[in-house]
Amino acid sequence: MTAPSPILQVDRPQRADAKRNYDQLIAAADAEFTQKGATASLDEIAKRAGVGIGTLYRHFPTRDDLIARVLHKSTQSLVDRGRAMLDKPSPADQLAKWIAELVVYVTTYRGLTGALANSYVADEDTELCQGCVMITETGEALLARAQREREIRSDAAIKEIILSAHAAAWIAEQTKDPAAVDRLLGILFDGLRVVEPKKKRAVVKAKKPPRRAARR
Amino acid sequence: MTAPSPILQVDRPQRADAKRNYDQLIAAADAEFTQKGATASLDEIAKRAGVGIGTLYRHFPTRDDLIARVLHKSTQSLVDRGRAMLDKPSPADQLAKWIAELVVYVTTYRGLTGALANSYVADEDTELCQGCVMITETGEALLARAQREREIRSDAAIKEIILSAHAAAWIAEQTKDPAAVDRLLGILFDGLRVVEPKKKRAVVKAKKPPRRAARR
DNA sequence: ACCTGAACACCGTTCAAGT
DNA sequence: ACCTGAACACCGTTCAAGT
Repeated sequence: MTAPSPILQVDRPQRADAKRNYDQLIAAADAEFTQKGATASLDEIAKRAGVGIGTLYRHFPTRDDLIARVLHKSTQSLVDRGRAMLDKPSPADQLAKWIAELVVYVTTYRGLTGALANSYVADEDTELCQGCVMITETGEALLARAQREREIRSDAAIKEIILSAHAAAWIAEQTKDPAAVDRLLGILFDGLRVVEPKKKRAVVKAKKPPRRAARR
Repeated sequence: MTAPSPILQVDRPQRADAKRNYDQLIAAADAEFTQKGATASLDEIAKRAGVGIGTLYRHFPTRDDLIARVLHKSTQSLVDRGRAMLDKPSPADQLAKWIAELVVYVTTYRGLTGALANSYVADEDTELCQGCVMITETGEALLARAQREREIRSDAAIKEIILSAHAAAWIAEQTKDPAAVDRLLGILFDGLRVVEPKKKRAVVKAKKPPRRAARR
């Protein structure tokens, strides 16, 4: 399942001046997003890039497109690191660690969580969605392994976990309290981990015995 | 701790026409928020109320003020119901039930979670903050009781729990999936409940007898 | 006291005109 | 092919002028 890495296709413009504008727009957007957050003025971005506003719209029809391209490398990196974790021991810890990295990712710019969570569910054919799909698949692989090893509750779904991470990041943003993320993720994973190898929290008849249970 | 009920003071205008405008603005805002969400155009609200935009600003200097007044009854009701729950059995269940009602409250209008979570942390002297403080105190009382009865982890903080509820509501909004709230709150409370009365989940050398729980 | 709405500043988006 | 920026539509906020 560990496919070759660069999957996100980016079709760049051909003409030299167009390509230059394109690159400058991305650089300007990155700077502007960093300063003003993900809702920074597009006009300002165009100005900073030394380009007409129409050119911005030509290259990036929607704000999400621009965000997606600016995040492109980070997205790829996050996915790659997640895949690498599939080979490391302690599946549940790896998942938790990757989720923590996901939180850093969605916190790159202020207000980014909103844009990402929106596109996460939009299911349209946007650039941003493409990234979300890859991230979801990576998380799914990590989760499935942790569930196979009986470390994470079998009824947990990757979508919920990822959205919870978004939520934790969103809260940290709103409250300006960076430590909130850790506390919230801590609670989340306390809820997700399998506590007892045999007994479940509710009355559940024991089916197959777990093959290699971490004896507390 | 169960204080007499109406605490939120609302100073209404005196003159007859002013009072009429005030009431019409609230009614218009309620309608408009319901239709367009909490970021509805203030201009539109003034128009619907048959009032100049300046009048709206006179009565409600900020959008949050308007929101607070529109929510006023619901806020009071939520607080009252929470206080009533203090006398009912099963503290943890009562807390969970109240949190579920909190989620309904913060979902009254689309986009409301953002406004509320912001003011939740703003700590300014706005109307909206006043409501948040009351809600926080109510939740605190419910949580303290559940902790006293050893039903909820002693290291849980009301702020995190309430913000998690906000987050769950926010996610349900973003994903347009109402069922997400229940699943997320389910995970949250699984993480919050005390699993074992004596033994804790992690390996912790018993220094003092376990009055306070260790994290992780 | 209170209301009105024109005026200002800002933003997103489109599109005719240019090279 | 691609770029430009004026033009349009919209929104929030203020304030001089009115009653």
